[in-house]
Amino acid sequence: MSQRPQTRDPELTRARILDAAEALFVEQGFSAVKLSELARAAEVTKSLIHHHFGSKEQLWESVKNRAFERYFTAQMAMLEEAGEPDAALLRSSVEAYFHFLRDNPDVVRLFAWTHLEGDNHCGELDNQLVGAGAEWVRQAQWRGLLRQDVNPTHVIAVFVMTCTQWFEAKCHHEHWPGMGSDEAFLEDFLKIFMEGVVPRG
Amino acid sequence: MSQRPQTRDPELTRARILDAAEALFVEQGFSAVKLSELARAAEVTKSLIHHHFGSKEQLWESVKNRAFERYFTAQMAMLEEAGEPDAALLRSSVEAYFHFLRDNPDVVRLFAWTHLEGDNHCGELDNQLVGAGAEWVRQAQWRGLLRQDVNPTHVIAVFVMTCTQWFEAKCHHEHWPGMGSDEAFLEDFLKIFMEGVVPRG
DNA sequence: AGCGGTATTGACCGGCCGGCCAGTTAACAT
DNA sequence: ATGTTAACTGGCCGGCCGGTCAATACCGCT
Repeated sequence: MSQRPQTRDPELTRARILDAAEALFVEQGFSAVKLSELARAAEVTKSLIHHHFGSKEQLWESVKNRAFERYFTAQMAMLEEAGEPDAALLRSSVEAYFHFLRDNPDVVRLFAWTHLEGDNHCGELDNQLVGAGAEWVRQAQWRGLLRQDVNPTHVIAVFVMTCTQWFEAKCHHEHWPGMGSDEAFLEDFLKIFMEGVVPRG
Repeated sequence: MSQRPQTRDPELTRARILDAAEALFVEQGFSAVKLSELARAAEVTKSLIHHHFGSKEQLWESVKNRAFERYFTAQMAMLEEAGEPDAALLRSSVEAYFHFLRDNPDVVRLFAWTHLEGDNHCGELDNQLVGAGAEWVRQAQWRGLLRQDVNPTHVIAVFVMTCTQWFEAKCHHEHWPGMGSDEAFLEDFLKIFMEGVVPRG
C-alpha cells in the first residue's frame, strides 16, 4: 500500500475527489454510487469528502458545475472561432460538435443523467450558446444562404439532438442492421441536413 | 385503511407489482427505487415481490421486457399499416413515430435508462423493426422516390434519434430561446428532413 | 517558539436496504 | 374430507449506507 504524501494540498485533494466522483457518477449515476467506493477510488477517507463538499448531493452538484463549465468554455471557444456565416461553416460546425461529443463521452453521459433527473442545471450557459448559434443561422438566412421558412433555433436543435442521441444511444443502435461507423453516419446525416437547410434550387 | 380482497388473484398481483414498478423505475431509475416504497405503492408486502419476481434486479428485467414488448407490437402494427413506399408515407411515418413518443413518455424514459446502463435489451426486436424500415427506404430508393446516395439505415436512424432526443432531453432544451412547441418543431424538422431525403430536383 | 486554523483521520452511529424464512391461508384436485 | 400446492404475511437479519465527531497532524503567521 503506497503511502499518501505527507504534504497537504487541499486543492489537489478536492480535484482528486472531483475526478473520481465524475468518473463514478458518469458511469453509474448518482444513487448507484457509494461514498465508500468513491473514497477508495479517490484514495481519501469518506470524512474528507464530507469535509470538502458537505454531502453526496452537493458533491454531485459540484461535479456537474465543473463539467458543464468545461463544456461551455469549449463550445464558446468554437463559436468564437467561427467567421462569416455561410453553409460551409454550418457544415463544419456540425462536424465540430459531433467530434467534440465523440471525444468527450463523459459530457454525453452527464447530459443524459441530468435529462433523466429533469435537471436544467446548465440552463443559462446553454441559452447563451443556443442564442448565439440561432443568431448566426438568422444572419445566414438574411443573406439567402439558408432557407428562411424554418425557425433558426430549430435548425440548431436538429443537429444538436441528432449528434447527442447518436452518442447517448450508441449501445442501442450500434448493432442495427446496416448501421455504419461514426464517420459514415455523420456523412449521411450531413448530406440530408445540408440539403434540407439550403434554399431550394 | 381499505382491506385487500380476500380472494387471491396472482396474475392481478403480478400486474399490480409490475405497474407500480414500472412507474417508479421509469421515474427514478433502478438503484434509486426502494423495495419498501414499491411495496407500499403496489399495496403488497415486500415478501410478495420476492415471491413473484425473485429479486429487485429480476423485477427490473421483467418491467423492461413487458414495456419493450408493448413498444414493439405497437411499432410493428404501425409498420404493417404502411402501404406503398413513397415520400408522403415517409413523412407520415415520422409524424406517427413522433406522436407515439409524445403519448408514451414512459417508453422514452425507459429507453434513456437502458442507454445509460448500456443495456441492449430490446436488441432483437429492434433489429427487426429497423431492418423492415430500412428495407422500406431501400425500395423507395429503387423507385427513385428517395435519394440513393445515403444508407437506408441512416435515414431511419436520423429521424428516430431526432424524435427520441426531442422528448428525452425536453427539460434541457424546452427553455432555449426561440424554441417552439412540439408541433412547431416537428414541422420544421420535417421540412429539413424531407427536403434532405428526396432526390435533388 | 508558539498559536490558530484547517486538512485529515478513524472510530462510530442510527437507519434502512434487499433479502430470507417459518408459518398461515386460500384454491383446487381427488 | 383431505392432502398438495402456491399465494401471501410478518418478523427478522446481516450488512452497509450516508453522515457525525472528537482527536490529530500539518501549515502559515507573528
